[in-house]
Amino acid sequence: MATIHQVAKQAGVSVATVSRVLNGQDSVTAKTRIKVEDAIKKLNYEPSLLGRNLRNSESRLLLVLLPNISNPFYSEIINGIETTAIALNYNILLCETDTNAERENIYFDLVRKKMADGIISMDPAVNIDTLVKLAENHAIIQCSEYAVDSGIPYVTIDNVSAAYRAVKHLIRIGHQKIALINSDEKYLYARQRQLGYQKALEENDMELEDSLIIHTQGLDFSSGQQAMKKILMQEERPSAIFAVSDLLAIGALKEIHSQGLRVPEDIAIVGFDKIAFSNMTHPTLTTISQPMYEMGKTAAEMLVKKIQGVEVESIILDHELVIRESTLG
Amino acid sequence: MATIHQVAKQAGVSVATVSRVLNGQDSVTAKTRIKVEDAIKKLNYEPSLLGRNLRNSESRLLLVLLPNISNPFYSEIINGIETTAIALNYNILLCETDTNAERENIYFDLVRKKMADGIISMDPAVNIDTLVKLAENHAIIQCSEYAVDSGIPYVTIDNVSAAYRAVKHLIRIGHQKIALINSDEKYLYARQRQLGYQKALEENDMELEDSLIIHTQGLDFSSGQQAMKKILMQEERPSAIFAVSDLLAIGALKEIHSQGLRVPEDIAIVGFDKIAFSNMTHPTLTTISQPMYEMGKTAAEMLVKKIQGVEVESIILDHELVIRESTLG
DNA sequence: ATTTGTATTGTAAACGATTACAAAAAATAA
DNA sequence: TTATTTTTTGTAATCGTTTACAATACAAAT
Repeated sequence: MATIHQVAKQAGVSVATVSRVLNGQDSVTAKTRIKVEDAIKKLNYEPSLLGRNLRNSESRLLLVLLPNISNPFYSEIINGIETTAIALNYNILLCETDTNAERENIYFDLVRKKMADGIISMDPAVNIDTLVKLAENHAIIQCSEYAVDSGIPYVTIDNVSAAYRAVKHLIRIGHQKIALINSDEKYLYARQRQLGYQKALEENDMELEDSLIIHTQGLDFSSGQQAMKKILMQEERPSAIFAVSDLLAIGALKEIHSQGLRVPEDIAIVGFDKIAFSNMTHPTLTTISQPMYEMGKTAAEMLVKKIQGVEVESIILDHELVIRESTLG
Repeated sequence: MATIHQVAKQAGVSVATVSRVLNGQDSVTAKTRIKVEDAIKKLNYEPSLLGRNLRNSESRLLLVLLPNISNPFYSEIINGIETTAIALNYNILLCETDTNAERENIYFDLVRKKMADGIISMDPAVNIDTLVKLAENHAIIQCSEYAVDSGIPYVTIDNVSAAYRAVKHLIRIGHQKIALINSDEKYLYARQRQLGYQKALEENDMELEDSLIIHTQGLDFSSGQQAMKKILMQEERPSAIFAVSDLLAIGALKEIHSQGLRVPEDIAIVGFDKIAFSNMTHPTLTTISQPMYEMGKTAAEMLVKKIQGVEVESIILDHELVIRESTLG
């Protein structure tokens, strides 16, 4: 492995000149540039990022914090982050916390120890106090899930109005008894989406029944399935379900089918996120579409700006209601 | 941000001593150790990995190459890799190539430029020549998909016998006309699984019909859906489908339902991979289970060994046939 | 030919850690 | 006490870059 010194020697110039060629500075004569380039080729030289990064005091790595990589909701966001990062000459360090504080701390340490230049946090279960403290000295952006008063910029959608629209849609097509499958209320998005649900009901003079609101532990299929089981054990079953994530909705769908009921004839369902699967279920799932790629892209752009010392403002992106088979007729 | 020099000054010792404390060397007196630890605390010092990594000529980052993060098949493998990596004090750089050579090269550059200490390649579409050349100077392990004669160690399952078992199962429950939804034959696993399919048919004196073998472009739902559409357009339809991935199988399932047919009564289906979603379809999917977590774990362990200069042998792990509703009765 | 100004190149000091080796301090032996 | 050994600490080089500043080369002007 050649170093810049060997290249300099080979080319008969100084290391400074080699560095200049490497960084495309224009103060180098064509003749010397060629000498250097020849030497580089001859020695098969690759500049070490370890040396460069130390000198520049940067890692050009962005840390992306998320609870779980297997939740497809994040896939497209990550795609947006990664594509944008690469375009800006950064790379991303994808970090699954698994809602595990110890793991989270290992990743935070990477930032404290300069191995990452900033953080995009998408983990609803993140330790917000630690995050805020970290934000004093490091660039941080919240994506999708956020803490309002943390002072840390975020990019997200309006969860209240998104949920409102979803439930409104169910009401419009005639449903009078609508259940909510929500996740844990300790998460902001859960509270916000429940607010939207309540708002829609109240606006239409429908009664808010506690028994129609189920809170799940996790965000996976089986949580949705269990929630639906609980709902179906009640004497008078609802005619529609609003689940705060597609994964939960698909689990619910599974349980409905298992009990021999039909969707949407017996029970209609609306999900949230528009993950790829939601179009592969039978019936296909009505859902709220978040601009995931754009969220990722925006978050990455904001973070890089922040790293460069530019102040950034939080951004709220648009969402969309996608009507499909699970709420037909 | 304090440096090791400031800590040394604050503690009234030399940087060497601070470094010794940092690295837990035992040649430091309790008294000085405490002085140093106090200084560290007082200055809120965090050692810079940029400095350390340059000095140690390592990044302690493992590059994980995969075609697409949204394919859930990889989720559990990644989990295995990451958990193992962290235990060994490494972190992972998750890199989606999107089957894009340019992207791939950006990631390879990270290794060439010392920003990653090794590669776990899971990308079937990887440029194998480049990979082999890179393997001359860098630690590389292939996971799941591999090139036999590349000389690069791999960890995988026996795809031929796995496919054989899947098809054998269909034959045993009485199917005489079994279609294969395969991906592109340029991939080794595709050829291997097709081999297993053929072996099972031949062993049971069943005719190999070209029209029953469909090759798809991609590995997503819609590829499976389109493949199934082609199959159902034929005059005499098969009574069972073997798809080389659950995603394809689920797409096929979707199309079968769309045409008003039932699974498994009209057509039975077997998938491959046992992704989480395969248990959420209606009916649930019979599939081949790969030991994904263990594959990831093994690959990470092999890679770290390789980085440390230890020679490693390729490993073939066990698979399992998981019989569920889609091949019942 | 000399001066002046500009364009190009080189020297050497960073960046922040680790570590071989030397030096000092402490412990043991004589 | 002094000599010897062992333990603890310090000095300074090193990892591989970038870049301020100094030095040189070259061109234009006198």
